[in-house]
Amino acid sequence: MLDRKFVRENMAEVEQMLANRKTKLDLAELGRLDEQRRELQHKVESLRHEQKQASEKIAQVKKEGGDVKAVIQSVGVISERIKAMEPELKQIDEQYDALLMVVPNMPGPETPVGQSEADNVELRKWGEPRAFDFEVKDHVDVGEGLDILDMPRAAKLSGARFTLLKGDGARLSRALVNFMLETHAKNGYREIAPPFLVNSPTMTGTGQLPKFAEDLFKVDGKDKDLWLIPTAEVPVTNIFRDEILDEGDLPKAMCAFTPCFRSEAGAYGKDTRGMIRVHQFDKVELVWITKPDESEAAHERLTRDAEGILQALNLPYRVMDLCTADIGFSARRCYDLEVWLPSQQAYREISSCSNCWDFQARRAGIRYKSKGQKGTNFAHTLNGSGLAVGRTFLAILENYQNADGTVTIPEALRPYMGGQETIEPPKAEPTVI
RNA sequence: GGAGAGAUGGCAGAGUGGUUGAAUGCGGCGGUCUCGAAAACCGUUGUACGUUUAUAGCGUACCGGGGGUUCGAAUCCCCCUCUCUCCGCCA
Repeated sequence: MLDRKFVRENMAEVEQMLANRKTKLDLAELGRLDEQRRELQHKVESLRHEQKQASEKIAQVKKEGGDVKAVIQSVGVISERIKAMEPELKQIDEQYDALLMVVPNMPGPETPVGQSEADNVELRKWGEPRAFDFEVKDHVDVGEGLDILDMPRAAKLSGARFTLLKGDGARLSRALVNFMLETHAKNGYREIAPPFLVNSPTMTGTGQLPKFAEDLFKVDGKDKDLWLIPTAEVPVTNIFRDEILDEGDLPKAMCAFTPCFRSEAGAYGKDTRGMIRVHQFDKVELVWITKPDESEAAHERLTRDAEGILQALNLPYRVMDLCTADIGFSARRCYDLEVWLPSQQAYREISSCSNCWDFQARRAGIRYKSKGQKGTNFAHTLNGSGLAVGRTFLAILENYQNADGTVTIPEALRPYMGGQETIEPPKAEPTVI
């Protein structure tokens, strides 16, 4: 959420931002409502002031044993007027808030202005894509060949866009999670195990609601409605919702492993094969809460920490600086990490590292207080995948596949796989007796 | 699921419907004292919105959340949420 005052005083800038983001919105209406709201609020408040003073007088006169009938009657008129105005004020207030809540964040001056994802800027590239001397298979063929990935049965269980990992596949996925969490812990991140179902205020705090409800899965309970998290960013960032932190408590660096649930509405026909785009995937997320003057450094740090995982796994990738047309709703600046996929001969997103500035903090009421300073400040929030486990898994199957159909396990993961070095087709099932 | 208790400022804890943004204690901050510290003593101590050049003043709101009664609600009524205790169920 943008600051009301900022919007009021910088309409042209906000207008330009919306154009850069290719977002259409009725800003004039927002301005009108804001003006109406202030005008009406002023009227109501001065009436309340009158009423308050008269009420105090009643108390005083009554105490002295005087007759208060006439005064009460005259105050009653004021009260009636206030009551008549209140619903309108409330309505305007709600309308204004509803509009402000769907205004995206202002990209920073460093964020490239662009027309589409084609205008994203490559910042750096790491690793050399491997030269294969055989025909590469995609992760589905590799995984199903080893019987560690079973898309048809996933579809039987749940439908399209679900995965079923088996044997060493499930194990490799678990090893990835452990490897990532252990690495981040070493780098100073505090591990969080949050709820996977959250309420609406939580979804609103990070910006998923109200605008992107159709991207989410909702759980209709008997007496409570909850949403499945699309990323751990949601519960972890909201840990400090409506709290005033001490300056000394910042920055906070947290990591969390969770499954993520996304409806992928509007992605029909996109990445339909395999586990690239699915309704449920695992992810290890990095979240920072910082003071304003720390967030840019934290953004670089967070991105490097995510890159560290790819480097440790020796997966080639590049870092993209997302342009205004491609950057997320809550982000001021965003770096995407894209991993090399041999089957597609392309780099594909595996992490998205965003500096949300004070945008989420304002929505969620995440503030901090400095010593000797009056008032509070909004913190800055950042998040990034470190990494998407499903996509890391498939990147390993593709980049580490061998001509005989087996997959070499990256060295960094071997300690988490009992020293195992390759994934081979399963041996015979154990006998019962 | 059944029965009961509760939710007040950073914490603890008062609060007969009328100068209550809210006693008191602790904590925090500033000061006196001290070579320094502790103790003691004195002072101070929330958030948001509006107005304003102003983190000054002034105004309004906020005692879990939302409605209602009233000239006036932390205090009375209704609904919701959460916490705690006991019973039942359960990984």
